[in-house]
Amino acid sequence: MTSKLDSYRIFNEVSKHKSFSKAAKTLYMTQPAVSQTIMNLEQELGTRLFTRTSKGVVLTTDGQLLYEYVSSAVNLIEMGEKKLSESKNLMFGEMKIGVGDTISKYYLLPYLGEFHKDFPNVKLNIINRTTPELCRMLKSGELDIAVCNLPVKDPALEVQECIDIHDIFVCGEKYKYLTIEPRSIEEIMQLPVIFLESKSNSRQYVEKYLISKGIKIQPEIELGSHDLLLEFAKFNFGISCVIEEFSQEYINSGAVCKIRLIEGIPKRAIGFCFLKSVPLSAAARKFVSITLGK
Amino acid sequence: MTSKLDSYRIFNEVSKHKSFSKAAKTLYMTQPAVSQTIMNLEQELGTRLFTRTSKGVVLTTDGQLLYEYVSSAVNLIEMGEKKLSESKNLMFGEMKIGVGDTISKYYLLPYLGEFHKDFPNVKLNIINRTTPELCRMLKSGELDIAVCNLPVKDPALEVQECIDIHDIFVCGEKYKYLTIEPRSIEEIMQLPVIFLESKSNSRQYVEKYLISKGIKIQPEIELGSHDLLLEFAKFNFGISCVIEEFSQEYINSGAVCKIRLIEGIPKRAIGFCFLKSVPLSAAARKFVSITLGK
DNA sequence: TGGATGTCATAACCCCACCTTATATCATAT
DNA sequence: ATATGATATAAGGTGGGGTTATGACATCCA
Repeated sequence: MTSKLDSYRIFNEVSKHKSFSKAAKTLYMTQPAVSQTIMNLEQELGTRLFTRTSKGVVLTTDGQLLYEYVSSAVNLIEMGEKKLSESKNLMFGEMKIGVGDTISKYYLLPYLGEFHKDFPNVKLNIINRTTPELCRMLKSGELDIAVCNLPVKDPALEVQECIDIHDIFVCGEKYKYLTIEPRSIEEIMQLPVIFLESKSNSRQYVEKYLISKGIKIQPEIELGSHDLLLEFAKFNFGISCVIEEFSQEYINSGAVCKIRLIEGIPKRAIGFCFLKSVPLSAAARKFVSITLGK
Repeated sequence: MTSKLDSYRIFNEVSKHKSFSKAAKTLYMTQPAVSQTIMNLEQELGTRLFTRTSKGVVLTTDGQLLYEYVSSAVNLIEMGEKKLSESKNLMFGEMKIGVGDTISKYYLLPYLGEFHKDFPNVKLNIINRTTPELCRMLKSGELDIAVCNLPVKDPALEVQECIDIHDIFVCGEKYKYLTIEPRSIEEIMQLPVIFLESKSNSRQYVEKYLISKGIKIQPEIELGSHDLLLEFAKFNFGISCVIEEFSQEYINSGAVCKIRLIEGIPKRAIGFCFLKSVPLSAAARKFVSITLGK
């Protein structure tokens, strides 16, 4: 590319108006400036672009050739700027949101639904990864925002807690006797226990806590989703370690029962994470406000 | 359009290389300049376009949106410049050539053929108009070059004579006796004469000359093309006023005979005309040199 | 662990490209 | 003739966009 792109904007305007002075007006500059710019452009390209007449200018053959390309290019840029501003008004665009856990999806889903209802033209791109992976993706710009299991200690990331979650044990009818009075975790561990698969974040959190207490777990069963934990507990396969907040339906209906602990597993939280250095995109900002606003 | 187009060229390069410093190299500028330009652009557009990382930059969601448009636009401009330079090498392009007379076509045709053979990718656009109309079109930039009946006295136009032409009278077998010795025009005018239709340039030229000599013509027949003039003379419909240079075939084969005049009609010329102020396009220059070069 | 190397950001400065004003010139219309 | 409106030209000032120099980090590798 040989010339200043700016001169093409001027070239485009002159071509549209077939006049230096008219183009100058719409460009908020003076006619001599336009005149010079075009002369420079002609010199750089080594060809005459306009034929000057007493009532304006006319594109030469070369000028016409160039104009076909330039007008499209300028239109494209204008289109891009328009789309960008539309995206700022959430009339358009995309949001890449990372989600820490399959579990988080159960929590997030209604908010995502609401967001999508309000801004149907913003495409949602939901990516499921582990928390450290999400942090990496945030920092590398692959995500607009992430919903992670806290704590996240990365200094480059801003964290906005949005909900506390509690790891609890639940059981079905068969083990209901456990719920009469608080139990110790050691006691529970003697029984058949059901955990998420070991690579999951929640499993690791609980496991780490228990190890710090000197307790090693030997799950009877390992499952891949939070839903299954509840189902298996309900049908008395054992004691499931679940997140209280995501199990309300099962607990309220009596399908499973929460086992009170003498010393509960410390609560943790999930929250929004995003880069400190980058302002949130309009879409992400709106989504956060929708989620936290209720 | 809110921003300087130039910054989009830089934006494009940065996006391609995912790096300020690499883009700076290919743009032959320094990294801080790129850095500033992008920052200005981000500020003007009111959105972050890149996420900075320790090993370069990554487009944000907004940046990606914009890049789709900008990259196409920049490519279009580059394409346009390429086409333009190709057109300078006559590998591509278009030439709008005005031709003064249907007759001129017979003279020009072989040269046009040769030009087209040498530069098949240059589209030829041939426009037939009267000489004054061609001059107007030249001055208004609608033509690259014109082949006109001379003289053309317009001060804005450059004229390049290319061939003299002579208006002569020819006849067929029946009137062959006229060719034995030179005749006066008055004598010829007593016989049935055949001219081009009165709106044609050639007809007007001859008619004006004859009127200046006090001779008024009353054509027996008026025809629309030079070819027909020859055919009608050949079959003895009368004496045709034709251009000697375009009638060589008929004369050489004896199909028609030239009538020598005591005082011939002054020669006139045809020539290339083009705007003094505008350098000839590469194609037109080449075509002129092909035509005159032989 | 501690350079070495790479990234981008920041600050200060500087210069020329570009724009402005003023004027000329020409063509056309009134 | 005069007025109007087009582009061209000349001269001059200024600010934007570049430069250099430096800083702050991250990553890599020995």
